Order: sequence, then structure tokens, then C-alpha cells
Amino acid sequence: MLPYPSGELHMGHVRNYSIGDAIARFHIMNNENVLHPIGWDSFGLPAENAAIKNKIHPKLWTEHNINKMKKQFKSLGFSYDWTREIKTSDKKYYLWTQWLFLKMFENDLIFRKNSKVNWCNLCKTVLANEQVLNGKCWRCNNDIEYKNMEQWFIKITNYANDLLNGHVNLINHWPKQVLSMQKNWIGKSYGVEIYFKLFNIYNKKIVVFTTRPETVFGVTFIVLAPEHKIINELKEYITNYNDVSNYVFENYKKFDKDKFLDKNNKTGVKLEGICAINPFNMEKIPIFVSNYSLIEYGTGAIMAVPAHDKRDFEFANKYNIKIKQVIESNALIEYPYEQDGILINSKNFNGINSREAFDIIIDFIEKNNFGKKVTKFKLKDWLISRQRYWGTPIPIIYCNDCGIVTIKEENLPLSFPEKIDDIKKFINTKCPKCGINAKRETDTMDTFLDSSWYYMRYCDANNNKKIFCKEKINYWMPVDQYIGGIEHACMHLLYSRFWCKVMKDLGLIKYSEPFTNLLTQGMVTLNGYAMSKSKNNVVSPDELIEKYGADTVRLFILFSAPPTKQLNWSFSGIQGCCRLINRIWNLFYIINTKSDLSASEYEKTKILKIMNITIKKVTKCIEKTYHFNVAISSIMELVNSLYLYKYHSNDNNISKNVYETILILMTPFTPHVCEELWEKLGHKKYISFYKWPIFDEKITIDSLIQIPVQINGKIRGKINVLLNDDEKKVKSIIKKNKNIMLKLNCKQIIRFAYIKNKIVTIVVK
RNA sequence: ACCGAGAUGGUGGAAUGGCAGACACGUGAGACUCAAAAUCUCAAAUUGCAUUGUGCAAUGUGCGGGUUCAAGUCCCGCUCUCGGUACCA
Repeated sequence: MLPYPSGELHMGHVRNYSIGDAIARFHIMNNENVLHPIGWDSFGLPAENAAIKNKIHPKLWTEHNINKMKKQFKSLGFSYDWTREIKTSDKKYYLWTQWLFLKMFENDLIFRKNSKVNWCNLCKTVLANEQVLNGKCWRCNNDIEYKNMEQWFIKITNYANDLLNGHVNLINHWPKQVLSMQKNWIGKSYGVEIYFKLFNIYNKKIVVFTTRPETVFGVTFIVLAPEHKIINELKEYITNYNDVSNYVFENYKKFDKDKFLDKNNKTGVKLEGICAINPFNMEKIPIFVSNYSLIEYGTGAIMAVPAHDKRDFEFANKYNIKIKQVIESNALIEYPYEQDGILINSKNFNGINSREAFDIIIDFIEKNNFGKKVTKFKLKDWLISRQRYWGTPIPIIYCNDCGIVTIKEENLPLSFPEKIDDIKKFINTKCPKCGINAKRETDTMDTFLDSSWYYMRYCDANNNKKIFCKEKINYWMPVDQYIGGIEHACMHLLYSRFWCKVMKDLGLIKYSEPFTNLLTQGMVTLNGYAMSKSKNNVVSPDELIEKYGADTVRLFILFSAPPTKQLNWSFSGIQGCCRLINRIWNLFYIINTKSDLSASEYEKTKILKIMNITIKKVTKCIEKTYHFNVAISSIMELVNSLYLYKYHSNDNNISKNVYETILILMTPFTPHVCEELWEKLGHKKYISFYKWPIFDEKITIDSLIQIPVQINGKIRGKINVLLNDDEKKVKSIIKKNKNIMLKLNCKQIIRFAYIKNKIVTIVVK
């Protein structure tokens, strides 16, 4: 994921990009063609705030930060292809964001509507639903307010089903948690809309949505959301209309924050003078308006079945409404019974299991025109307008005669004036269609639009004529390995998937999922908190690099924990990594460049064995499991074995071959030191492009092995056997072993097995 | 409440159903040193028994069951922690 140019790298960045660099370098050394890009998500609010504070243009502030962070990236030695660097605030880039906006507009995926929207009073802009976390702004943590405004939206809901179904392709390649978060957010539910006619009122009906149609015989009241428009339409029939409209008004005045607090305080008013009719049994059903029916979900009207729904039960108790049981249960009606069971009090449907009844009743509803089967989503359309300056301008003109008119493609990019004085000139323009005076849209796009497609641009970053050329996109895309924080599960990662599907439908690309493999790295914390200026617990990578060197910092951040886990920063742990690098460095002075190991054959094969095991482990850990911590620890074991060999044999000659293998294996983690030592060894070419070693499976296996002997599941001794020994041979070795025979206590062996997994099992009665 | 993920020494963490605690930090001891730092080497789960001493036995991966010759790992039932969603009908 590309970074926002805040001006300072933090340890989270170091972790994210160290993982990426290790993977990229590994694949380069495996002779693959690797595109390892970097760019900047450089539009956004902090630049604007800083601009106001320092009285400079946000562009200058942003450029300054990018240069600073670029320097930091380079000091860490990440293997980026800087010729493909992109900035989303660059005209050359946002021209294509605007172009995509126009394409989506042409295809009816962008529209304007007046609605209640999330407003952050600190950021002075509206926000998308995904960007409101626990009622607070995702960026500044300020409480969200609600406003009625006309704004631009993208129809992400058109793709709700595709976004959900696309998960099957990601199931083994994306973290479960991300998929589950997206699934919850999309919130698909199967159900049915049922029409409730009104008693003696023939031209109106109430449409309810339910996921439990099998309980329809248990309906004892209907609940309308306060905002439901039928309340006003039935004004003349409702005898207590004053009370009802007072209730509606009181409720309307409340912010959603207060409504949230009202959760356990369901209130409501009965609509006197009217009632609905249950189409299944013609029973008259009272109608209520209540705060617990939500206008934004379903139809804003529900059929209440208090016997089998907690919330309906609560409301029924409070307002003394009848409770009718329709699913058999042993429990008394002190609590609603919400599980499956056998239907009762349901006429022809009695005796059917509620799970089967679900389909049977839906069929019945559709056949008799009582309603229709529907699927609902929680996902809402994506609000993309932002009342900000430092963002991609929305290429739209409002004309009194023609209405909403798009800017012509050839006039892109559309940029805001840099000086305030030129604003009026910018706003007042001519309509591209009819030529009369018109006004420009002054809002910008949500920056998440910029970052929804940026990775594609890397494939053809410097194309001045097209968004990208198809051959290049087809060659590189989709992204093989994407790495970033989990906090983007329902924002960037959802938006990008959506955008990708749209672009596929527009014929721009061929694939429908943008990121084949996703790795979500854990946070880097200090003393249990995420590093932040307010907590005063920020560790600056610059100081660490200064003190220990970039390699040590990279190594430590990968060694301390597996990449998906939260990592609590510790200054003592970094010493260990520093030590490893020193130990490797010091080995350089005792390698024997001329002859091979002068040690005994046994020592020689022992070290070769460890080396082959290490190559095997490191390869697997980088390529498959991403357990860099395990990879590094196995390299430590190899280094340790050389030190032990040296210590015990008093031999100061270490094999050059083994030493070079250590350097190669370390290169994805600590490229600087490895390059240096590689050169000192006399190599002319970079180690970074040297071939990754291949291990010999045969050498990793010992022919003489010591194996444990289990008697009834307990380890009772150990014997030495040859790898190829058969059962008979092993048996005789055991019989010769006095210790084991003593522990057997009983000579009668019932079952004897020499199991391949390097363990001997004896079962005694 | 629902949906995910997880729980292993003083700490970070290893373990295709097969010797739990690799590797590292920290700790202790030794070597080197006039001394210290650095470096190198060695040690350590718990309890009980035995012993001059190398030992022996039992227990041990959040809790309780189960499958298996064998469970940190698989199955069933809990507890707790973290993350997400939440009056979503």
C-alpha cells in the first residue's frame, strides 16, 4: 500500500516495506521479473491544514514531505523501481482519476442525491460511511454530525453481490479476518417483503421486510420507522395524529449519537383509528411508530413477532401487546424463543420445521401475491464529495439550462487555481454544451478514489497518452503480493475491489480481483499502545538507523514476531540482531578461501547438513509462510554451528561455500552488509542478483539417527538405528537394550510398529 | 448478541498428529582482562524422590471431556483476551 506523505516514516512503515522488500528481493534472486513500485497518496487534509498554519501552498508542503520520506526509504535500502514513482496529486496522475470519473458517470455509476450525510466539523467535510468508525471521523476522531446535503455518490451497491461472491477467489489468499469484515460490512440477508393491507383503506399498504417469514402467524403488531412516509399519507385516518406527529418530530430532532444511547429505551406511539391485516389469517394488527424501526434498513417497516424476537418482545411487554407463540419450545415465554423448531398455531403449516417452512412460506407468499422474495444489503452507496481544496477536482459544470454537464475529455486535467484571487474566474464558466454562463463544481473527490486504482498505473507510469497500455497491464496485473494494515479492510481494500470490477466491466482490464495475495501486517506498538505523537511513544527510524544501521533495523522488525502479529517494540531485542550481523562480519576473517574444510569428515557433513536444512527452511519461510522470524532464526543456527565448530575443533578455517550461502540467504533482510562482504570476498557483481541457492534433500537427512522409543505413549528410551533398518532389525536392537527391556516390565509385546515419522512405538497390554 | 482471530517459560516466539519450549532477549556461571565493556563457552519448565556425582519418577502448551499407540496440534463443551459489526427485523 502506498504511503501518505506525512513527512516522517514510522516503525509501521518500516515493517510494511521491509516485508515487501524481503519478498521482492527473494523473487529477484530467483530470476523472476519483479515489479516493486512505490508512490505517494499525496492528496489529503493534513497538507491543507499545514498550508493554512504555515501560509504555504499544500503542494509545497507535500513535496517537501515526499523528499524527506524518499530519503528515509533510500537509507533503508528498499529495492524500489523509482522510475515508476507516482504521486496521486500530480496532474499527470489525477487526469486519469478524472477520466475514470467521467467513464463511470457515462455508465450511470455516479449520481447526485440529497440525503442525510456524515459531517465532520473539524475536517469541515462530509465522509463516507466506511470512514465513520464508532460514530467518529476516521482521520481526526471527532464526533460525526449529520446534515442534509446534496452530494455525489458512486453506486457501489450495484456491485454488492459481486464484491461478496468475489471472496471465493480470495479465500486461501487473503486473511480470513479481512474477508469476514467485508462480509459483515456488505451485510447480505435473504428474506421477503410482505404486503400488509390496511383495514378499510384500499389504496394503501404497508410493506415489511423480514428474514423470518415462517413466523408470520405470530405477528401481533407492525412497527413503522418515525421517518416512514406512509404516516403522513395516512394523516386523515389516524385519529391521534397530533400525538404521532409530535413523537415523529421529537425523534427527528435527535442526532444519531443520542439515538444510539436510546438503544435500550424503545419508545413508540400506537396509530389509533387504523390497523393492518395479516394476509395469512386475516387478523387485525395494530400499527405503531417507534424508534427501534430504522428507516435506512429494509423497508422501514417491520412485522413484529414478540414470541420469537427479543426486540419485539421487549416492546410488546412495555406496551402490553399480545404475544403469540408459533414455534414450539420447552422454554416458558419469559424470554423470546429465537431458535428453530416445529411450527404451531400456524394453520396449514403446523408441524413443519421452521427451517423448511422458510422456503415453503416464501413460495406461498409469491404464489398468492402476498409479497416477494428479496435480498437486502447493509452496504450503502459511496459518498465521494469532499468540501476540500487539496484533492482531485470533480470535472462537472452546472448549467441552468442543461443541468449537470461533464467536462470534455480533451480538457482534462481540470485543476484548481493556485491563487485565491483566481477562484471567481474558475467558478464562473461557460456551459460546454450550450455556451451560456454556468458554474463549476468546487468539491473534490474522496482521496480513496485516487488510491483505488493507483497500482495499475505503476505498470505504465509514464504514459502521457493513455491511462495505461493494455499489454503492460495484462503482463503485470493483478498484484501478486499486496501488503498493508488491516484497518483498510472495509475502506481501501473494498473500494479497490469495487473499482477493479467496474474497470473490468468498462473493458479496461481483464481481471476482476486486484490483489491476488494479501498480507496484513500487525501494528508496531510501544508499551502496548500504537506509536503516536499524543502518546509520546514514537520511535524514530532515523535514530535507530544512525545507531545500529539500516540492516539491523530491518532485521529486527522481521525477526521479532511473525508479520501478521502485533509487535511490541523493545530496545533490548534489537541487540540480538545487531549481534548476528557482527558475528557474520567476524566470520569473514576466518574463512578459508583456498581449501575446503580441513576438519574431520564428520564435522564437515554435519555443517553441510545444517546448511542444506537452512536453505530449505529459509526458502519456504520467505516464499510460502512469510515467517521471516523463523527464517532468520534458522540462519542464526547455521552461524552458531560455525562458531561451535571453530571453538571445539580449534580450526580457524571456515568453508567459503558455507559462508557465501549465509550471505546469500541474508541478502533479502540485510542487503547492505551482504553486498559489502560479497565485494570483500572478491566478487565483481552484486549479490542482490546472485542466484538463490538450491538445497539437496539427501544431505538434509542423516543415515544414522537417534530415535526415541515410546511405550504406551511415553518416551522410555532412545536407540541408534540406521535410516534403512527394517522392523526386524529395530526390534533386535531394542531387545539388546537393557534399559528399555527393563522398562517394558512385561515381555509380551502385543503390537510393535516402526513408524516412519522417526519414532519407535511399542504397545504393551 | 453475532462474526472472525487467538491463549505455549521472566519476555518475543518455534514445533507436516511423533523427543514441547527451536532461535533470540533477559538472567546466572565460566574463559579472556590489572579491571570493566565487548567477545567466546556453558546452564535453566515445575514438583517429588535419591545422591559425593552423572540420576529416577510424575506433572506440564487457558479450563473440562473425547478420539488415538501418541494431542500444543484433531473432535465436543466452556473461560478469558483482541479485532470487527450491531435495535440490520
